[in-house]
Amino acid sequence: MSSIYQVAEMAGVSVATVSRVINERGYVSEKTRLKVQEAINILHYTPNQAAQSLTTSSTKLIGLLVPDINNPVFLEQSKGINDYLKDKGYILMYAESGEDDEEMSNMVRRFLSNRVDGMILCSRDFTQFGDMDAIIEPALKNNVHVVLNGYVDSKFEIDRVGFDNVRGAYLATEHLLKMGHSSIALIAGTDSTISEERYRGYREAHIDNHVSLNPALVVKGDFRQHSGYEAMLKILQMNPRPTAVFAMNDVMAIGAMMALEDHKVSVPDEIAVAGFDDIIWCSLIRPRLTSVVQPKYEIGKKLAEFLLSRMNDSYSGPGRHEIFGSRLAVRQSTVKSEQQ
Amino acid sequence: MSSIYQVAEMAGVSVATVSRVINERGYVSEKTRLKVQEAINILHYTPNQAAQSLTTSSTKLIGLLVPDINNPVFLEQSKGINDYLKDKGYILMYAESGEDDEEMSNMVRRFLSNRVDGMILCSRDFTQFGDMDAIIEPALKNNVHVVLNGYVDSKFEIDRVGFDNVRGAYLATEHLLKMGHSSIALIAGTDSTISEERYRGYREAHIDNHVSLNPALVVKGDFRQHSGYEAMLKILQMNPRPTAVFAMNDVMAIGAMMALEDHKVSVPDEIAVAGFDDIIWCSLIRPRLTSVVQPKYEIGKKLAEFLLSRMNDSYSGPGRHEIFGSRLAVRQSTVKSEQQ
DNA sequence: TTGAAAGCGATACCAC
DNA sequence: GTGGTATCGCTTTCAA
Repeated sequence: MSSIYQVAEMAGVSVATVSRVINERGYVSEKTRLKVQEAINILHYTPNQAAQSLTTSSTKLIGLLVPDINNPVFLEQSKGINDYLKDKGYILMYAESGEDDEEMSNMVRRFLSNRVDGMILCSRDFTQFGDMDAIIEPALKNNVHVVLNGYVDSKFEIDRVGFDNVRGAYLATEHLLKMGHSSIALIAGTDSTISEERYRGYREAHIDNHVSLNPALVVKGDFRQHSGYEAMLKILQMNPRPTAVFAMNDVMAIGAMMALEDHKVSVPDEIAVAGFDDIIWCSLIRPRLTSVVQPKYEIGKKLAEFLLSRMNDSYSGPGRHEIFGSRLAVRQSTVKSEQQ
Repeated sequence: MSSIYQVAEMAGVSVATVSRVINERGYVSEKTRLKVQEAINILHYTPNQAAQSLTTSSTKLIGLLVPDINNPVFLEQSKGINDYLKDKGYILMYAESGEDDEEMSNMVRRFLSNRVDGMILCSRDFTQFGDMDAIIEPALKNNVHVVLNGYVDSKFEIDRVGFDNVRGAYLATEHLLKMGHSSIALIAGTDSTISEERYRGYREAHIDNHVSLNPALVVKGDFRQHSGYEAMLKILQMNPRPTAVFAMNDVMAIGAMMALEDHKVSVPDEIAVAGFDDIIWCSLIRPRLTSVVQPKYEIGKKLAEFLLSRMNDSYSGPGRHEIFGSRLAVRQSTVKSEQQ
């Protein structure tokens, strides 16, 4: 593979000049520029990224850490990130934390060792990392910018983009209450900030609508499909049986619906189901799943935007914090046919 | 970020020695090894990939090109690839060709400019690239190994892993014929090798079962969901109306099922539907979709395995060609309740 | 068993 | 405008 030296030789100039035309920096006469350009074409020359990285200490790599690759939420979000970054020449390095705090630290270290230019960390709960700042600090110190999806206290000026989980859960719960349900089971996720927030919405909707809260209706899952299935099994045992279920995310809601199907319980007639995230599966499953719409793609884009603006120094002020709003997509899983 | 020099200095040895302990190559006394190791730990040192790449001319990057990121088939396949490669320190660079031949060439070039160590190219039809060898050659010449998912003639010794599309389509068609359908519409994909093969299976099943083939029953789609929807609309207009539909992939089959739902045509009672690929959506949708099972994850793994064995020279013989076999997953979309 | 030094391919400062 | 050259962080002979 040809190097800058061969281009220089062929064009009869120095490597410095070739470098200038490649990077469109500094003065180069039109005539030499053409000569160099031609040599580049003939040799099919493309700069060696590794060599460039070494001198510029920029790799054009972005680390992206997500909790669960199998959850379509993160896929969608990644698309937003990737679409924004790829034209700018950045490439993504994917990693999965599996919601495990040790794994998270490992991956961040690995990003650092790969000398990523920046990283985007997504977590359902940053507080679990005890001292998140300790993880972030080495990155920031080495001029590796970090943006977070989710919330965490930090002494650093760090950008975050989040989603109004409280409001989202509120909307879903309120909707169920308005549909006449007064006993709404909750399939919760793992202990985490996100679960707390979604629980708060569930709780506040009850309070505002003067419906008493029953702790016995809360069943814990782990945000994955199977746990939704299991949780629903427990809910079916309850006496009296709830007439509605709100799951803290869609994949659990779908697991729950499968359990209902297996037990021949009709949705929404016997039990109404609502989820959270509005993943593509909501429209695939029958009945279609009512869900809180999270603008995943836009969140991804915003994360990328924040990061890029930090990396190219077009912004260097205090930590920004963007919260995307919620909306509920009402579908068949919560609306009885006679109510439609 | 600390460099090898700082480690060397701290440990009181030369950089060469540090390099030896990092790479576990050459002789190092246990005593010095320990000293160096300690310095590494204290400094949280990790080798700079870019610098390593520059000397070793290996980037630990693998280029992966897929036709359509939105199709779960490729997601699943990528997982197989990634799982196999990540422990070995390789990272994937994803690119999407959108089934566009120009884009494909671009991406391959970009891989080259990023000096990937190897690349995995997936396409539904390599023949469209006119001279595929012209694309592969620069890669191979620069010691960048290439493996293909799919078939193409090549003068190079190149590894490929494929799937028995003819057999798969045969199984699905045969199943529909056996279920008593004699008029089976076909939703085809874009003109491509894969479409041809799947058509051949459809055709052969008809011949072997002495059912005449009707070209009017073939409607062309583009492998994407919407085209399946549109195709089904056309099929519904046919007179007489077919009693079964075989779509060349699942996302089109699902699009077709949505059209049927919108027009209140019951599946499988009025029209039976079968797809191809066995993506996760098949079990989500109701009725569950009968589909040809393609071992996507295993195919991905095999691709990675082939590539790795070439890269580390553990294999350098003639081009290998592995074809995975088919099996049909029969589900509700093709079996009437009274037949179950 | 260890160290000195050349070289990988680019960038950027300093002369001219 | 253009060229010479130190430098980035590492690997790898070659000597010692």
